[in-house]
Amino acid sequence: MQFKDNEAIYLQIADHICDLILRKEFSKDTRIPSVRELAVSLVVNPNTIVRSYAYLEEKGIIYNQRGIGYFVAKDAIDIVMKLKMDQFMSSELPQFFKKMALLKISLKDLKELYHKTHQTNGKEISYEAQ
Amino acid sequence: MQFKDNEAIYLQIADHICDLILRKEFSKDTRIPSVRELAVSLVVNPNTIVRSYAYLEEKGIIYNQRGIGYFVAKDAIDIVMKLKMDQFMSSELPQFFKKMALLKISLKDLKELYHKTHQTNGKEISYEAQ
Amino acid sequence: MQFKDNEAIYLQIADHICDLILRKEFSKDTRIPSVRELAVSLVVNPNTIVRSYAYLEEKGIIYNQRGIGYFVAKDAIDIVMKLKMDQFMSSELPQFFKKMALLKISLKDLKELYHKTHQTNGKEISYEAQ
Amino acid sequence: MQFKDNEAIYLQIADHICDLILRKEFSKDTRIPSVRELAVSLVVNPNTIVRSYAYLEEKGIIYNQRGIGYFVAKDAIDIVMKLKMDQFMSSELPQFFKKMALLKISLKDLKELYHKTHQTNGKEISYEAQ
DNA sequence: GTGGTCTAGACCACC
DNA sequence: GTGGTCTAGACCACA
Repeated sequence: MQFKDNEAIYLQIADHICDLILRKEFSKDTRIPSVRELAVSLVVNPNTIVRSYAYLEEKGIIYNQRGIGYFVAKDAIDIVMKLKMDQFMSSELPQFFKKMALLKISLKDLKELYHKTHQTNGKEISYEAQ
Repeated sequence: MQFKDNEAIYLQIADHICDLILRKEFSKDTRIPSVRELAVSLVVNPNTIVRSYAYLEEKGIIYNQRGIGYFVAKDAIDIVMKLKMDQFMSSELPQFFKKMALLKISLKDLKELYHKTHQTNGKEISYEAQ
Repeated sequence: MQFKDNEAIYLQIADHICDLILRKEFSKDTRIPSVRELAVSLVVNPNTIVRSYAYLEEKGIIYNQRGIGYFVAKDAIDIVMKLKMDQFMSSELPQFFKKMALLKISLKDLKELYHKTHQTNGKEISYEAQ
Repeated sequence: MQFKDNEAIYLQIADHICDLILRKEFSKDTRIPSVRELAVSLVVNPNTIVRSYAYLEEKGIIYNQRGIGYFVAKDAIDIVMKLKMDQFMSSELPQFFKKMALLKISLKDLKELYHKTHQTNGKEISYEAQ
């Protein structure tokens, strides 16, 4: 996994796990990889994983069974969707529209860009169809 | 001026100056406030302004006449637009589309949101018409 | 390390690191000293090192892994060479030729001076043969 | 006159006057422009000219007759030549050779560059023939 | 007056 | 431990 350096790694990892949950690669009550396993496979410091999991647990997306591991909460998908939707509507969308205005990009331009993106780059949105 | 916590103050100041340039409140070859003046008026340390100005100068948006002050470069608007456009096309737009897919927001939904925003919140985009 | 008075310390440090890279004392992906370490060993303020490193990172010569340190970029040598070559061809060389003309130094004179220098002072250019 | 921003303007002006002396456009005991005249014609602050003249006077290149103006010293040419030659031999030449080594530019390369420069850009060295 | 640089020391997020 | 940012205050060259 490649990390962007403008966002905290632990948040990128947490986000990635959310994605896997949304794509149903991790189902409810599934055990997710241990801190050590994931640290090894992602080549990051175990503390970083600890932080990711703590973040996800605090949001109620995963829960911990002591001595056993972390598991996907039963309403994980709903929580993740709600979190993302809230952030999108309250922050990302207005910022995006503001930026469009600044760059004088019309809704029509956006529509074209959208179609262009979804023709050439089918892989990125493949999980939409799953 | 209010500063957000999640972005460096010197970048927020630089960005704000870019906005003023785009809105033509600062024209080319206009002298912008001196480091000390702006530091006082924004209630930040002069060094923070120095950093903002160094950043803008490095991008070619402003230039320095020694002992006199900083001035808006003649092609400042083009540079600012290019910088923002590049960032938008390479990063913000793909991320936005990805998020749309994740949240199952269609282009049609987006269109509705767009129109809703631009009815209720005309002030925010008023400078578009200038 | 001794610093000249007529050039900013942070630039002298940056330049010195470039030299070390060119001489392959720092190879690609090598971790360079931490800000604090180098500040102690060069007896300068850590902020000064921060500036040197920010400068080098901005040029793409080094990159940062958060919480770990700075590393030499994989094409650092090319970038350093390009930067120095550009400056040489566009500025230093013309100035030098102009000065030669002014002092009425011919190409033949220069050749003699060159040979004289490279006999008596072999140490300075020893890394040329490496 | 265009000023480079990497060198103090007063030094650039002083240097320019030295050039004029070397080209014999200012002969010995000629009165050079008054501080005010030159400040107006170069569009700089009069204080800057004062500094240039002070610098030249301190070097013995010009002298002042109170209430009348500044005049070119009788051995101005010798002094200018000596100053420039000293600086060239002790500092610029070694630095230049060092840079050549660093950039792996041979004497042969230099020769070619020299000829190329002196074919295409005859104006710059025109005063050599005067 | 202008900006450029440096020091000293602090706080923060992150690994 | 790492770097990133900010403040406070100082000194300097320059216009």
